[in-house]
Amino acid sequence: MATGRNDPERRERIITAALDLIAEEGVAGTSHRKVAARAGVPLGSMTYHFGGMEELLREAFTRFSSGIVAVFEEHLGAASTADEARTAVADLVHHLSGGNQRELVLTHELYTLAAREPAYRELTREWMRRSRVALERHFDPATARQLDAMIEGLSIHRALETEPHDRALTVEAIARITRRDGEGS
Amino acid sequence: MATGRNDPERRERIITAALDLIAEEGVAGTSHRKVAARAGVPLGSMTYHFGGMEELLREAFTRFSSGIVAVFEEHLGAASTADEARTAVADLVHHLSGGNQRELVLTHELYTLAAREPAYRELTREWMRRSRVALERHFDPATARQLDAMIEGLSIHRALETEPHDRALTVEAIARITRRDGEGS
DNA sequence: ACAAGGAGCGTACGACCGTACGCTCCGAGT
DNA sequence: ACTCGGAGCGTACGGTCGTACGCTCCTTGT
Repeated sequence: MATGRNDPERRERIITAALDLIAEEGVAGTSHRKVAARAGVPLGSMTYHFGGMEELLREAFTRFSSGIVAVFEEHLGAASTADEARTAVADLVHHLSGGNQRELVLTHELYTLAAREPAYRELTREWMRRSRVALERHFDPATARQLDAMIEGLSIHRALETEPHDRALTVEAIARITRRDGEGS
Repeated sequence: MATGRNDPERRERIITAALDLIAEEGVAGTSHRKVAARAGVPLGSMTYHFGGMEELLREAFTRFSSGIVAVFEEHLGAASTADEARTAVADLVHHLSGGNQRELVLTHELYTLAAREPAYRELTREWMRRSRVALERHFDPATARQLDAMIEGLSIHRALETEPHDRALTVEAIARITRRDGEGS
């Protein structure tokens, strides 16, 4: 009944290394060996700590999506009025679509997996669910849903554009989605 | 100077097979051998017709994105008023996020590649550019840009949701983005 | 002090990969 | 009729992959 010595640290390091590698080379280019090398652990550790490649990927993306959602909730949680929430949303869009290659790439990798495999779709659903809950603190459910989609679309398009649209356009789109009928600009 | 006998057919079949395979198993699970088997061509054909895996992928996604944009332009081209355009956009969103697993998966695979490699980003940029041009026949540039992003977000979220939102929500989001200040519902 | 058992790893195996390369054989030029 | 060049393919090579499995050595209980 020996208890493992440095279990948690090892596992965490492996997951971090996996995410870094996926961000750089994609799920397609990720292998046990490369992850092990990057994490500085022996190859044997891979199959010891994780049931297989799939389990490693699932854990890695679980941690990734949790982290993203946490940032989202944190930003939105700090807002106490609808207007502050709108500003927070704009910040989020520009944060996600900024120079930050890593998060962008990982998000797409996750969506790609989710599009094909139900196990990963569960992750994205939880992500969306929590985003919407956070938005519903400031907006009605239908608006929250539309705004969540708008955030997604703006982030993706902005990240892929040659010359990213400026903040004014983001702010205007958010305003249009969230303003009530009859409110002028 | 023998002229090739059945060149074009072969190449096309290979590209089609590659797209089908990518849709099913992902770029990660795609190999020359599997594509060849599915296309019913010998393995040697792969390196003969294409300079390598990368060239095959690039051609496959070029054809895919062209096809998607064509559908987009066609739907929108048929609209002659802004209201018809709004309806066409709603149709598009529900078409893209419908049961159609194939297009959804391929789109995400392409975005994933685009997020990492400039060569593929060129494809998505051209896609976005043409979409916006099509939208600008009915809306001003800023609105077109926002609407394009909205379409993206709505399609993605709708496809990933457990119970996809109904058409009313899509229509409302489109209305909010495209209505002018002061227009009530 | 000693036994023992499990945490953790080194290594080897079989499968699959991309690609290079030499052969075949058909069509055209004479 | 005969040559010949290139389109097109079969095959084999070197490399990488995931994973199973047996060994080591530390920790704990006595």
